[in-house]
Amino acid sequence: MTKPPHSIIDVDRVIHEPARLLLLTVLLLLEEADFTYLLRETGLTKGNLSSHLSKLEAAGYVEIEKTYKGKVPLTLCRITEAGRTAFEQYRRTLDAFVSSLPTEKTVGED
Amino acid sequence: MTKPPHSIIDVDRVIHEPARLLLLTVLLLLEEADFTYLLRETGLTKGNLSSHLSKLEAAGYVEIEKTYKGKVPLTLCRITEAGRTAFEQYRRTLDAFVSSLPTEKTVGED
DNA sequence: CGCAATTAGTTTGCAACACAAACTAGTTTA
DNA sequence: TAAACTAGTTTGTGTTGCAAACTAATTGCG
Repeated sequence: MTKPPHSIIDVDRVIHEPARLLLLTVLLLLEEADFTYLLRETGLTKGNLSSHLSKLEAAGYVEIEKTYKGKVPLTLCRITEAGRTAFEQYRRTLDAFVSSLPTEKTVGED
Repeated sequence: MTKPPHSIIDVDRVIHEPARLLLLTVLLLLEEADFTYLLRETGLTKGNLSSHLSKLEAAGYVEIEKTYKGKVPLTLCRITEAGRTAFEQYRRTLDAFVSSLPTEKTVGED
């Protein structure tokens, strides 16, 4: 197993992508969210939201349920257990990496 | 300005790439390192190290000096002030993001 | 000497990716 | 019934990250 600074190399790229990182963070807090909500919440375009969700679904990190609200399509998204686990692993890697960094110099004070 | 979870979207992609993140971390600690050292230290292939260094150089985050050690080529790499600044900015964004995450549930305890 | 092997890197080829724009399907409004 | 809106997918394109191939010079070694 690689140690803190180096372990960053093997980080899960599906999660590391900023748009998906944000999506997973939102889903982690909400349990369930629909497409339109995620659209507003993340600021992604519809196209990008769609493809990032597909990617997360393909990885098994979210499940997507297509239903209707009345006559209007409603796409519901939920994080899966695998998604939760992968996210926690990612977070641990990131935490370890950040912790391994030299302490930041205070700006302007010497 | 975007707040913690969302600011991750605008993170500096040059730095966000794991291989470059590791490279910058090494250079931050060492001030100067040669190609062969970075090769061993990061575990990257020569081709990838070369192109990641070029990318960092193009961004103005490292300077690369090609010299000789006796008759053998020696490529020296140093992080620039811009690189240091960009890295600190990146670290702040990452710190804020990590801090904004809900606290991790302890595994196996209910 | 001559030639294989090593060192130090760069270039090339390619599949995957992120993003925006265009498109589709259906619904509501006028 | 046509225009406009909603909800989402597909397509097109430039960029990327990686590995493999290549270059150029130096160093064994018989």
